[in-house]
Amino acid sequence: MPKVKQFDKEDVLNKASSIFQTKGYNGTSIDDLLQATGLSRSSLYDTFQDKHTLYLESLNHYKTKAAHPLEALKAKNISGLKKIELLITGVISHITNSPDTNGCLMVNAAAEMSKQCKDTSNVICNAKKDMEKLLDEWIKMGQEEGLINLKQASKAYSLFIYNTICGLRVLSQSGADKKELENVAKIALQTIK
Amino acid sequence: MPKVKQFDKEDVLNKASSIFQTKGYNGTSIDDLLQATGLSRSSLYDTFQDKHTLYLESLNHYKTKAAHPLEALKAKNISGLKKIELLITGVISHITNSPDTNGCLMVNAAAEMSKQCKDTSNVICNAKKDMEKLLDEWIKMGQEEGLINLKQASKAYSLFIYNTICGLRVLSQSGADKKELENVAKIALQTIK
DNA sequence: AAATATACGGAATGATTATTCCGCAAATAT
DNA sequence: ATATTTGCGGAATAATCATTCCGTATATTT
Repeated sequence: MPKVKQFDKEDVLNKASSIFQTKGYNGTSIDDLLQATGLSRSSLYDTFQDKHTLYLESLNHYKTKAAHPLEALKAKNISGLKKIELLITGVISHITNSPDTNGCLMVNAAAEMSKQCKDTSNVICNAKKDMEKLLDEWIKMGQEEGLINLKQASKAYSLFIYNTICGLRVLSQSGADKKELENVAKIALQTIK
Repeated sequence: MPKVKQFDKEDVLNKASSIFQTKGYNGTSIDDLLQATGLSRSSLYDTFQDKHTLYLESLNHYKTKAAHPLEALKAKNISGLKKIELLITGVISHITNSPDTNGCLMVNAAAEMSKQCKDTSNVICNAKKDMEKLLDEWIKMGQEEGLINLKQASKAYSLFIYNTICGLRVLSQSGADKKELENVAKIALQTIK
């Protein structure tokens, strides 16, 4: 009976994530969101409740979307070390290929909102946990294959790699160029080899 | 002839930096600033022009203030490696000793404003350059002393350490506890030894 | 002590904010 | 074809925003 929605929710969330990433939560107005998504004011409120809810949905969507290439990496029949190398080079090329993009929504959300919004900090904490778990798998794999050293426990290395990636995001927002990012990545990888 | 200002500008900038750090630029209102600094509206505008100018002054003040312990470290008669170790443990204890504080103003500004405000990104870039320069000195020193390895050029290591520190800031905002931060720091330091 | 330059309290302004609501358009089900 | 359920354009609302301005209080200089 009803008229069907004339927009694709996933597409809207992609676009919403994108402005939130560029302008932050408090820097993004409803009008910004309407313009970027093409939605009408009514549709936005009917579909997403309010700005805060849309923000949380955007964060979760971003997290899910970011997980896709990780799933692809997971499925690939390569060493644990290679998976990590590809992950990091992927991060760097993502940063440098889209220079107008503003870092990583998750990192930006952590910086802007983690102490102000419990819901946001929960999403961020979960993203950290999930990523660490995945990295831990790959590092264990790499250690069993003899490609990653055993000087540190896999858990410690996974946190170290996660820290390096978070750093790369901030570093690029602080004016670092591709070569600099690659240098950092190289050293971090040398550390675990 | 004039009535003298009834507030200490440095004290005001300390308090302003603190709210900007907690709530971000766009999340901080003039009323927030008035309440936190105790200034009157007129005094704030007379002294600091407008919110944007006050923000930039707060960033610069924060940078200067953060430089003080670095100067102290610089003056200490200890190895380059030890200086770096103390710097990092200082960062970690600063993070964990003030749990209600929101990371680092410079990192937060990079995440929130770097792509939106040229003035802000300049301050951030300069902070990065200054820090790298200092780290480079200490690493060179450590390499000459034989306490830091020569596998990488000092410039590469200084960027790596800077990246690690930026990461620690984000990591703490993502829910990492002290032990986790210390683990990351330990691995980063192992890397350069 | 008087003159004056400045600090500052508080009201006023106008833009922008998020959100609600109304009414019409449109698509499906009978 | 008609009824009905929903989408959505746009006006309206009320709160909050940054900023300006005026008048009074006050401290210093002569």
